[in-house]
Amino acid sequence: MPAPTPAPSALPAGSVRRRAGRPTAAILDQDGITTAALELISSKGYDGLTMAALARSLGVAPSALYNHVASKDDVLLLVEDHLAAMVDVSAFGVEPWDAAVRRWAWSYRDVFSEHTPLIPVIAVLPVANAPKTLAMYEAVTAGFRDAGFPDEKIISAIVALEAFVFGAAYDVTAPEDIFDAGGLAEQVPNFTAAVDRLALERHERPTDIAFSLGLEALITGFGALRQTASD
Amino acid sequence: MPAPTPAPSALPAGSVRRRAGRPTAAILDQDGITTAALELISSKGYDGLTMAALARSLGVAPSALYNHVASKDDVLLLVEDHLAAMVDVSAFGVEPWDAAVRRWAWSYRDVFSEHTPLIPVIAVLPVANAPKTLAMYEAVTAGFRDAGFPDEKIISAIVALEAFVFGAAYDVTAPEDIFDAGGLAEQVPNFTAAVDRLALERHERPTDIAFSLGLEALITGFGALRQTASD
DNA sequence: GGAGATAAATGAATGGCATTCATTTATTGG
DNA sequence: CCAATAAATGAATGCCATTCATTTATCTCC
Repeated sequence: MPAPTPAPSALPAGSVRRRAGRPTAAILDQDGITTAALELISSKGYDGLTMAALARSLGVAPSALYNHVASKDDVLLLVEDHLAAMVDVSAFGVEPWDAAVRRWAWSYRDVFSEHTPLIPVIAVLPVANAPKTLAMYEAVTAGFRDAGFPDEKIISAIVALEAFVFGAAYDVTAPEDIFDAGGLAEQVPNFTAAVDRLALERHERPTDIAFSLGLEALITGFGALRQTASD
Repeated sequence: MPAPTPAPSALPAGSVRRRAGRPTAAILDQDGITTAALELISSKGYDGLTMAALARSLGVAPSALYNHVASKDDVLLLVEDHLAAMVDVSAFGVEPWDAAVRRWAWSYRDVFSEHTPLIPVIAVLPVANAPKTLAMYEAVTAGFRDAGFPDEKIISAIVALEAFVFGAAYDVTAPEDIFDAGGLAEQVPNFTAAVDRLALERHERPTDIAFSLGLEALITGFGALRQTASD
């Protein structure tokens, strides 16, 4: 299956409708579908990502998509894997372990905070179906090994960090006043006091403060698992 | 609006169809909707929770639901708030802070690992609309205060813990072989080695090991924020 | 006690959704 | 060269949340 050359007319402004039957040059492939999906998401959000809209943006009938993906979830998987490649793992093997984890985790959170609807998909996704995601895990695992972590603890540590990252990605999208108790404030005095105190100190976004707090605790805690101090 | 007395016949096996118009005794209320939703979820899962199925199980037309909830998301919110009341906060103020956090976090994760489709709803949900959720926060906040945490750090610490809990709840639902790299194993040797080593030691579920690892790191790290050592 | 407002139900309708299938046409492999 | 396969169309399916007009009962206020 040769990469389809960008057909001269997949969706020309005033196009004649394509007649039924296999076209001379293939119009669709997984890369094109992924790109179109990402554009659609960024312009219309995940609500706007429908198979019909996707087909429309590719100049194709909806049913044509099913020659290249098995389902809409399959499209989400393609998008997820594309995003995994954007997560910054470049510090592993270059910077000290703690700095590398810090870079990775912040970048991971930032990438997926714009794509939280993918999280239920990723969290349960067998890595065998997502090569770029797998490559990310490989880089992180290698970084942990080089830093002296015993093999049997590495996956657990990564899973824990990832859990924190996914949860934090949701937090980024939460409305600012999520903790406003409204009329019930008097019934929850301790909570209200704490929320009020948080609201005072505001050079950083609260979501970033919480993320930093948790991440540093995890890095410190996990750092103690190393067998050598070699960086 | 008086609590509707359990009508003698909301859904009698061989019932005559109710005629249009307001019935003498109200059939629906939010509590009943919540209970029916929970039953439906536990029997058919979240895919089976549709407004039509919910109405059916309540012996009512789908449109009747909309006299009591604004939308399906509103139903999810009711379910979420019900579950929040099942999270164990009883150790706060009784046991030492670290033990209380441990109990709370494990219980929180266990409750929501069976209800991950709610996580996107909770994570972004203004607490003002969820009184039982708010009560949970109040108990946790009070526990942190009593343990000597400065007010301005409490919310951040709770948010971080919660992020970890939500992410970990997803992890519980992941398939066992999620990390099987399949045919790509040779391309990711470090990752494969670490996964293989993890697979060896198996008295506990891997998801529990990871959760414990992360939670203990967070507890230790956050414990250092306290201003006094009083428990 | 009566009237008007409000509450709670039905039933029909809407528009959108993912997905499937029969069909058509082109390419590929033996 | 022919059979199998791949890639498109277009029609159809069944489900979904939600809305609306309508009906009937209850509640509130004068």
